[in-house]
Amino acid sequence: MDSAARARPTLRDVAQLAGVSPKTVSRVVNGEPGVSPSKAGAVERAIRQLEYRPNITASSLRRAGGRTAAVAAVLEDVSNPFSSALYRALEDVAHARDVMVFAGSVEEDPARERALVRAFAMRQADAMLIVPASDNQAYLTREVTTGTPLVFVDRPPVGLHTDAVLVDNESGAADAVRHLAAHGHRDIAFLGDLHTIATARRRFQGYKEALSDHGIRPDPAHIAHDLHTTEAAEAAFGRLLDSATPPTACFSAQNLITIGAIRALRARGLQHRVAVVGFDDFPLADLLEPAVTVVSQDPYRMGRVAADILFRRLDGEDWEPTTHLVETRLIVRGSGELPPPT
Amino acid sequence: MDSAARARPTLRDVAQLAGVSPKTVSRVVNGEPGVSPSKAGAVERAIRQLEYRPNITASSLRRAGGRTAAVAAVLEDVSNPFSSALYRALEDVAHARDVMVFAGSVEEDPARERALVRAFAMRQADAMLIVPASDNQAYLTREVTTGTPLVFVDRPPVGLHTDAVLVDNESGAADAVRHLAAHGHRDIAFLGDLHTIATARRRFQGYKEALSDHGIRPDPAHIAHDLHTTEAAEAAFGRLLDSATPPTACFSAQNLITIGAIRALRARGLQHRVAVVGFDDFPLADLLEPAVTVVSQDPYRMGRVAADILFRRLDGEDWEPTTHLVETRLIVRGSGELPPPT
DNA sequence: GGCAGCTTTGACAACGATGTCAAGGAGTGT
DNA sequence: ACACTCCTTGACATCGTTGTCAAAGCTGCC
Repeated sequence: MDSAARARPTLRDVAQLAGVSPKTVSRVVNGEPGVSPSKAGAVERAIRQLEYRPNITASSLRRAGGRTAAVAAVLEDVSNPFSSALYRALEDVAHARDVMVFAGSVEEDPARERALVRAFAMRQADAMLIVPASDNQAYLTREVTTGTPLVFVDRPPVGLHTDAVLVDNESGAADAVRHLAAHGHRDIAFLGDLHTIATARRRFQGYKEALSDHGIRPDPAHIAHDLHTTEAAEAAFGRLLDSATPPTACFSAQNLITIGAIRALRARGLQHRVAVVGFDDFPLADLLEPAVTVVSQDPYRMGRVAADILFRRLDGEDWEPTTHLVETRLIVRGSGELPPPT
Repeated sequence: MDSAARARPTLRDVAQLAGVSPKTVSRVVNGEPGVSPSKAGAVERAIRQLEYRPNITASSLRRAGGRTAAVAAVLEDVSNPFSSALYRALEDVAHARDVMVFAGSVEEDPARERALVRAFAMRQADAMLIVPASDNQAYLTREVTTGTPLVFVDRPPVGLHTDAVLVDNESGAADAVRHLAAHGHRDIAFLGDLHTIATARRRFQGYKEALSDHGIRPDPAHIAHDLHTTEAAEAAFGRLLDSATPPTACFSAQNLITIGAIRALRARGLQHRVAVVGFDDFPLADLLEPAVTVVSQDPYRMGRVAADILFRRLDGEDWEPTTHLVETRLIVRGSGELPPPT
């Protein structure tokens, strides 16, 4: 074991080597004025010689406000494209200000949401971007009153008054379903995510609304909720397709679900017969055959908007917490325009 | 402005409310023995009442070794599937130990690699997982000597002796190209990533090696390097396809490049005529038509292996730094088995 | 009652850095 | 030579927490 390694040099070590006081080193490191060129030079040499790196966690302890120059992202699953686009957007904005980003995956587990938030708070994250999974965020009241900026993304906070960046799920879903209806479909299946997720419920609302606009009564046999993985969606939609009265079209309310639906169609050779519109775009949707028509929500843009809010709050701007809606957009590619069988 | 908010409660506040000394609170918080039940009860009540959360950065300052219970990931691009699978694997292992993860995207920029490493070091990350972009990591010598575990993933460190988790790029690439040759192709194009990337060079080596095994001389006109985006790959492969003597097959050495190649084929209606094998799997590769044959590298597994190494080192285990090779696997799906035109 | 031996408790310094403030020196104007 | 300013510089306390150590309190036993 040579892990009895020598310790990282501290500001004191630099001071000693340069023959000045610690405070003078601090001044040089932080670019404060009022250090003679000769001492500044000596300090800089010592810093280079020792490869000194300031300890930010220590300095943030003392600094006003205790800023740590790190923000946190509480995401659904770092490895899914929606979350990672959010992350990337936050990182891009943070990077421009030399701020680091912590992240963690919640996976629809309310307990994990709280654990992550707690862990980030204990690490003095300056701000948090949160995609919540629990049904109540009142436990974050303390963060709000201590002035830690919070921005909720994709799903609104409950029991808390903060900024949020959302998508109009209801109208986006309704657009999708109206599009199918406009192409002559009346038997439109609904494949939805966990009903514990607020956005999933809103999308279902939009679905019902659009059907009712077209005077269609939803068929309970063609509605499947609580699909949270591609596999679950594939199995569920497969059952609908194999039933005596299969739907002629399908609105799938989330991208993994859409992929599951497409797999079910492929497995039956029905991909050119049954129309599909998905909520949420996904990579390569345009390369499938037929290419997949989707309602897109641009997670990168949502992340940018959220990150901007976050940093404006960190800069001290203040305003009444607001909900920002990011537009959805129907992207017509083929799968949503297949006509019903005559 | 109500951001003159009251400050987060500290251990002192808890002590005062509970009528004990700070040290006693510290003992309760850390589950140290030797606190009378009555005082412990009072402290716990005070903690709940104030919603006290310990400040980890402060405690790690004092604690032996200065562990911060946070590790860092220096990735290529958080939002690409390869990186985010690595991230997710690290997060899964870290989560089990209540360790948080910082991450940042390097984007093949050596300066950014150094900036990120520096930033993470300044934040006292306990360990780092690194996908390097620069051609020399000697600047990390200090971290190694101070005992910060480092694990390199996907690309080996240069100028540094540390653990690494790599893929046998050369043999993986050779497998891909041999597969094409075995299906009768002799005109096999190579589409490669930035030649500054070590893995890209190795894959090119594998390509040449496999060709020479089959007695084929590489045709310089059918080799394109330095493609780093889907768009660049699409344009470059398009030019090859439009030339007087187009290749009959293509080995694309990275997943974004593969997608670019497929787009180029699609745009020309050649996707069922020209064979493609890609390095690195990607989501939906099996749903395209033809489905895409790839050499897969399982980034999640690589991340797991790297994370295990990282935490075993953090636990104090010691061994001579080792390079772990994770197997590649040829996944036959269709695009790689198209025969050359007769 | 007195003393050893245990447990419980808190005073104090320290981690690495910075805010505050006053001391010391150089320069200016009279 | 003096009073005054301005610029450098470092001593010291402090951020929130924990390691060290000794004091205080209790028990049991002679």
